[in-house]
Amino acid sequence: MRLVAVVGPTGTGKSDLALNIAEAIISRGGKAEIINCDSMQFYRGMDIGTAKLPIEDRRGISHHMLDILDITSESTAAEYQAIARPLVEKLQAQGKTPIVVGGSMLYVAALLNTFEFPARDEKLRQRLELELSEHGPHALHRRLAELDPGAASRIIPENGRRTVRALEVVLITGQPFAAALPEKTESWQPVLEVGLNSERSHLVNRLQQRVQKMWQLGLVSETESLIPLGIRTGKTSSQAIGYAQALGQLDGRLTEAEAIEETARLTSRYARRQMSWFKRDERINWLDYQDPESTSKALDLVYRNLEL
RNA sequence: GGCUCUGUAGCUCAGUUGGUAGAGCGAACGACUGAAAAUCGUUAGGUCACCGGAUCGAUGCCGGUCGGAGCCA
Repeated sequence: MRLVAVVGPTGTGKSDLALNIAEAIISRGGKAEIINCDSMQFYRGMDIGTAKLPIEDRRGISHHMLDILDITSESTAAEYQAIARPLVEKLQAQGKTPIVVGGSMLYVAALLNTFEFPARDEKLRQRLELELSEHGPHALHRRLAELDPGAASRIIPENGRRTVRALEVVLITGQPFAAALPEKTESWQPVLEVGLNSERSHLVNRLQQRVQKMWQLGLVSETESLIPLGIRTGKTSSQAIGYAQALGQLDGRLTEAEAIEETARLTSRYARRQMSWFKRDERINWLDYQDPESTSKALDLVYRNLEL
């Protein structure tokens, strides 16, 4: 096994643990590099709000998949998979251990699991989305039920987004769409997964403080500087938690206190969704970030499982 | 001090011409195959401010108490 992944909800110290793991591997004569798997850290210029590790804090370890997109480009899990997998293989061929770090659930799955994305058709998608906004999700869902009853039964009629994607796939491929996660996750290749988490109430508190700090560090002015670059229109980047609220503050729609409060709220809700996804990945070795032994436990797992 | 309005779920507020209540947000839980920091579902929360009265029956009507807002002096 020559692949490590550090996953879990935001704000649990994944980046730091990944660096510790990398250093531990190096101290044993191995080589290690880090691959980011946080969908918002792809964006150039989005640093404070994504808690991106500044270069001076990277301890000389190479980081990949950071700052690879302009704020106006769309990011997708399928593209990530297409880029990250060859990267993993390349590093491994060089005798390096890639350490994947991030909390973007679908992206982690796309990289680590046997996971094939069915085709996409931008024009068809646009037509379906138009239909969704005109007729609502139920009409589309009825159509899906005719074409692919199996998929329809697994997608709640209210969920327009997923119905659109299922219809898109069925119309392009003529094949039924699974519309459900596999019972058992199949690994793309053997991987040591380490998960970081703690009691929810503690994490919520911690996230609240982290958001506070982002404001102190200047998230609002960072956001302001991204306006001319198009943060308002970026399909993916404009959805980043914190940036949307900072824009609200800049527009006078929110007071600073409201912007901070809303950001903290959305962040902890996001953390919950991350957990509800990661929970089902039985490969994950969960550690409590409050446990002072957590780092040494993680290193222990590394020493026992990896070929160094 | 006088007049008017007001007190319903953690928050913002609907509502019941008298038959013990709802929505949005939040919370807890969950789903998830090319936007996933997305999209969506389920559930739990309420002696309807308090005390008394008339009524078969009050959150709703009457009286009072306490709290909030506004106007007048």
